[in-house]
Amino acid sequence: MLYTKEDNRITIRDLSQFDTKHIVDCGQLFRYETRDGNVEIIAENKKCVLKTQKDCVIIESDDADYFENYFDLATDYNAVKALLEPFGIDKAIEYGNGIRLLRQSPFETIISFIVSANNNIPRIKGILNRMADALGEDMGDYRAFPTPEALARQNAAFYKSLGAGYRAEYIVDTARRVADGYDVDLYDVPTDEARKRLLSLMGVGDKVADCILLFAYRKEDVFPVDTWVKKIYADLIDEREKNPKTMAKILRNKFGNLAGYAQQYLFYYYRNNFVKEKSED
DNA sequence: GACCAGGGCGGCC
DNA sequence: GGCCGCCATGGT
Repeated sequence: MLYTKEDNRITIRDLSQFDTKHIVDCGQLFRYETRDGNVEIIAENKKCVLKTQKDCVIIESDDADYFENYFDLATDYNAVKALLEPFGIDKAIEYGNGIRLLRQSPFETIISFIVSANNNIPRIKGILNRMADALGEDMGDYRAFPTPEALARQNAAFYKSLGAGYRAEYIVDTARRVADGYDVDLYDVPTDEARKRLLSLMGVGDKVADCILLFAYRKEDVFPVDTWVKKIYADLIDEREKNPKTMAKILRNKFGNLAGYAQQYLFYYYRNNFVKEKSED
C-alpha cells in the first residue's frame, strides 16, 4: 500500500513511489521551502508540510483530500516504471525514482510557467513569491497564490517592479483574460484542442503550453521540449534535428501515453547530471 | 563581459 | 507554415 489517510494527515508508506526531494526539485512547482528539515509546499490557498521519518513520509495539511489529489496518490508509479522499461531509460528512472507528476491548479500553473520562460528556477521562485506576498490572501503564516482578479488589477509596471522583466505584459494580459471569463477548465478537453486554447494566451508558446497540459491537467501524452530536452534529443535520437516542434512530435509518438512521465525522468536526470555544452558551428 | 536560465513574440519571408 | 532578432534580470 502506498499510503494511508486519516484526518489531516497522509502517511506515505511506500517510499519507492514517493521521494520528497525529487518531487519538489524536478521543476514542476516553485512555491516550496525547506524549513527545519521539513518541506513546505504552498498550492493555491493551501499549504502542506512534508516530514520525512525513518520509513515513511508524513504529509500534514488542513485538507488531506486536496493533497491526495495534488500528489497523484492514486497512480501506481511502479506500474508506470514497468511500462517504461522497454524504452531503455532505466538510468534516468532510477535517478529520479520517487518523482510524481502533480495535479496543480490550472491558473497558478499558467502564470508560473509564463514566468518560467527563458528564466531560472531561483528567480522564478522569487518572482512568484513576491507576487503572492503582494497580492495573495493572507492565510496566517503564508500567502495564497493570487486570484486572477487580484493579478488583473495591476499593470505591467507593477510586475516589472517584482522582477518579472518582459514577462510583465504577459502576466497582465493573461490574468485579465482569465478574470474576463477565459475558461481554465480543460480537464475533459482533448490534448490538441486544450493546447490550442492555451496557445491563445499571451506568453504561452509550445513549451509552456505543454508544461501546463502536463503539470496541471495531467495530459500524459505531451513531451515539453526545453533547452535540456534539446540536448537529450541530440544525444539520444538525432543531433541534426534543430526544430523543437518536430522533436516534440517524434517524442510524443515514441512514448505515447507515457510521454509525460518519460519527459520528467529524462529532464530531471540530465539537468542534474550533465553540464550543458555550448553548441557551435 | 559573455553566456545561461524549463522561451515567446512580432516581423518577415 | 518556418526563421530570426529581440527581449529583462540575476547568477556564474
